[in-house]
Amino acid sequence: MLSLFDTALGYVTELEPSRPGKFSIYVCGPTVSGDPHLGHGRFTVVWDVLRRYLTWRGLDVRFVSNVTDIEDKIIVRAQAEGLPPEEVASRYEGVWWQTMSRLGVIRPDETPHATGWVPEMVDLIGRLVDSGHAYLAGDGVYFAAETVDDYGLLARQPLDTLRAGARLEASEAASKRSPVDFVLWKLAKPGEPSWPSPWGPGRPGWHTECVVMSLGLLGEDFDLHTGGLDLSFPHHENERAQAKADGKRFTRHWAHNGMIVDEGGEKMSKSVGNTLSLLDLLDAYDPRAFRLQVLQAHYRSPMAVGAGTLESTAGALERLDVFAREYAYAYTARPDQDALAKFRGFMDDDLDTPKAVALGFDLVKRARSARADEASALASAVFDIFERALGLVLNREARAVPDAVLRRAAERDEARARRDWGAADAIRDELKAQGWTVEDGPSGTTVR
RNA sequence: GGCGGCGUGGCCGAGUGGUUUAGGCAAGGGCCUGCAAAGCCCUGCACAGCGGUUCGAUUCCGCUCGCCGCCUCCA
Repeated sequence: MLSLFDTALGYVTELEPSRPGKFSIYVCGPTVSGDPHLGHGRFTVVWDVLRRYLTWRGLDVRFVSNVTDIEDKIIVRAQAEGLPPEEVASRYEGVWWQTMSRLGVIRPDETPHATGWVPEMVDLIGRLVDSGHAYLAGDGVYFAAETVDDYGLLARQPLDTLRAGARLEASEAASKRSPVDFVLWKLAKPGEPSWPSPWGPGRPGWHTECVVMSLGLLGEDFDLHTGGLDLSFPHHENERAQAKADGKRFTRHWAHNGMIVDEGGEKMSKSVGNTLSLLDLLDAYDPRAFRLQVLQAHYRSPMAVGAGTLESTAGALERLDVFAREYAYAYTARPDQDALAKFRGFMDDDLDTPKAVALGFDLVKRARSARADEASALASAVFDIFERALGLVLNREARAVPDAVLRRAAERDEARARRDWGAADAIRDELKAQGWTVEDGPSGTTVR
């Protein structure tokens, strides 16, 4: 079975599913208050790869990822644009799924929305208040972090040092009993969207939705909860605290992906304002190059993305595409089993996609110089690994070539038959200027 | 201040106590080609610095320097 670095444990551990043959994953999804940035692109691809790989390995995977469609940033944007918050949320959710589809990220089995689970959240908050884990203060209901004995587990810091380091928003300072406490229910100010609750109309705090939705859809003791590393604290810590205070067995394992950093090595974050739009990047490069780039870095490492790195990755992708076209016939052949076993070994060891990709390139090279039967087994393994397990779909078919171009190619063949190299080269230059790569093969001129 | 991570050849980016190399991109040489393209073969005395452990360290330990993350919204 697959091993992953478990953030709660601090080391790589084997993931034993709670139910044999099945695997349940909850991924913290986006707040739909703007266009997706590179960090969103990475986390979705990373966990999409995990999902695909586990499925490829024969597990029945249930994959849930939420959409936070009510949150302060959405309200701010809605007010700025003079629109209802739900309109802003639905607009950016549309952009989100469109982007995911360009990235080749499979849609989750379930995509719960925070606004669809408010009554359940109110119930949970009520139980936490009743049991003394939460309290009503001036502007909302707060969770008392001190009431959970191992609070700080995911932060990997004891509670008192978290308390010492905590900074407070001025508005919260008056309400919180302790700086580490966090809001469960925000009472609505005039003009803000709200839902009814025993404490007055308001909206849920961010940390509650994932508790209710993950347990509600996957049940207690689900297998894996993931997200970006920056969510481990406070978001996941706070989710865990609530579940624990509510007497629930929460996720069995936690895993987090590394951050995207800019060219200076600094994390892209909203407050710094150095996030890059994923949409711009996908417009400028083949979206598969981004996926390949994500695969070539280990999921827990910080990853730098820039024009230079994507240019280079696009070149590597081209190499794979050329191979895929030449060996398309092998797509349905029986894949080389040794290669797949090796692949499985890399992936099972903390999702080592960089090694898996290196193996893929190695198989390409080996297939090219192997005997025909071996070559198709190796090529088939390449397809199996990249396409079916890692979700990097190769272009097995050449792009459509217009008749006019084909005609010129035929004329070039005639010229070459006449050994009229001047004319042949002129045609090649002409087609090249139109963006075609001209190659001479056994069957004459080909263009791509 | 507390907790943690990283520093690899022109670039991106894996990995390991010692026989032979990650991989990709770029570069150089060769084969193939009418010339190319694609492909194949070959080429880079890389592991921040200083000590220590060891028969032997890039890999383990310590220190120094540098960079970064979390403790605050964030994927």
